[in-house]
Amino acid sequence: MSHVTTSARRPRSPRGQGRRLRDELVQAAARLLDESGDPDTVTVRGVAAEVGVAPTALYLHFADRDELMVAVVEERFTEFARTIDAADRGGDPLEALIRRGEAYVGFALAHPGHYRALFGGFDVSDRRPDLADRLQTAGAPAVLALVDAVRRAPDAGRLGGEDPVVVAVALWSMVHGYADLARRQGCWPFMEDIGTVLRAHAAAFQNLS
Amino acid sequence: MSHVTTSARRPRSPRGQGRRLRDELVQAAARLLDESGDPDTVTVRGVAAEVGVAPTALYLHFADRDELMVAVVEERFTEFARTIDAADRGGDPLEALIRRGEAYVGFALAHPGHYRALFGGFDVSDRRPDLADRLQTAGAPAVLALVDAVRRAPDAGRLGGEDPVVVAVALWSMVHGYADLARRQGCWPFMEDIGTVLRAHAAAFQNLS
DNA sequence: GTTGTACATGAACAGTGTTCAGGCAGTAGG
DNA sequence: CCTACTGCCTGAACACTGTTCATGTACAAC
Repeated sequence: MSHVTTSARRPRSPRGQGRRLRDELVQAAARLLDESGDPDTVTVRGVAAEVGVAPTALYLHFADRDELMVAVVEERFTEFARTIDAADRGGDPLEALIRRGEAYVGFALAHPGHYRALFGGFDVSDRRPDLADRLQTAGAPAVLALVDAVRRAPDAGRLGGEDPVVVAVALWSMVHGYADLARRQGCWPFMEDIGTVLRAHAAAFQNLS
Repeated sequence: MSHVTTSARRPRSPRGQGRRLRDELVQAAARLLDESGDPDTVTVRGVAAEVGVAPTALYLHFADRDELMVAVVEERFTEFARTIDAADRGGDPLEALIRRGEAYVGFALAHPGHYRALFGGFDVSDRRPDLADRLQTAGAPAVLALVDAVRRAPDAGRLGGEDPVVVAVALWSMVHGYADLARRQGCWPFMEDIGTVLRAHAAAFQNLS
């Protein structure tokens, strides 16, 4: 696949700089993930070849392929949260929520590989509670930021009973589900763009106040 | 693993009954998919062993592993649609929509393997437009039934602008996203149950009329 | 220098999807 | 009856995957 032109053999790192390889592996994995769009296609041998190192060198810094992927997720989650937050700078709180949703889906469609690694859940939960914990703590800030944005909306209380968490879960489910369904547009041709969908709901909400 | 106890070698089918093996393979694949909950773990060798046949015998009836999975999806989609429709027998249209959503998520959580095969989209779209077409035509009735249920709701027009398709996409995205996020509960502990989420939205909708 | 160890490699194992040549058995034509 | 055909199925093998183990290499300290 993609015939990764086994880049020139990387020069050996000096004594204390072993962690450099770790970073290069994470970056290479993230790059391949972004190119392919499918976490399953980013392979140990592919990542190693991209860095210019033997496949086994990966196991000096990661116990598993899973652990490498979790490292990638931890790194990409910060950029994901930054992208969402950048779309929500003040203004009408309800409109800000919509812009957050558009940015959310925009990220998911622009970087499907990264998004699927973040929220696609490559089933690491079984037998690896440590990795599941790392995934949760990595993603928590992004989720909490959404709950906060909901809480700032004046009509939040009326949008979904009393609990802003319920509203946040509803919106999160909607954008995540939309992003996941829209990924393969060929299958479901009648998907409107997410802005239309969100604005329709927002219109319903605004009629409430 | 599951150590599939290579069942006794299946007796050879008589002359014209070759299609029997095809059906047995689909059923075995569906069974393994339901047990594991992960489409990736249903393997050609595993399915063949479950039926009691050599792995290569599968290629007499399916060009790919993908084609086998599509056959499973086509079969399970009918039961999925039947489950959803069974939850929507008359009554208040809005409450019927909520019951459809609960049944949707119920199916997804009760049979995660089947659900993921149906809507998880095991990335068959590239290079195989024929399989993508079969997936779309298999799933279309279920989607159209949802659009119809939305259209029957008296306030549908006000729920999402004028287009019931927009409302359907919003609800579909929400239940699909919820089902996908709730699958790994360990990661996101604060997911309310889908009934609460849907009813919160329904309350907002009912306030409109 | 010698030695120790951090950094890295090559060969190999079990698993995956898939291909290909071959064989077995029952049925149709002579 | 008997030959030959063909539908049903198998075994060995290839390329790929994640992972382990024994090996090696080169730098840094003593």
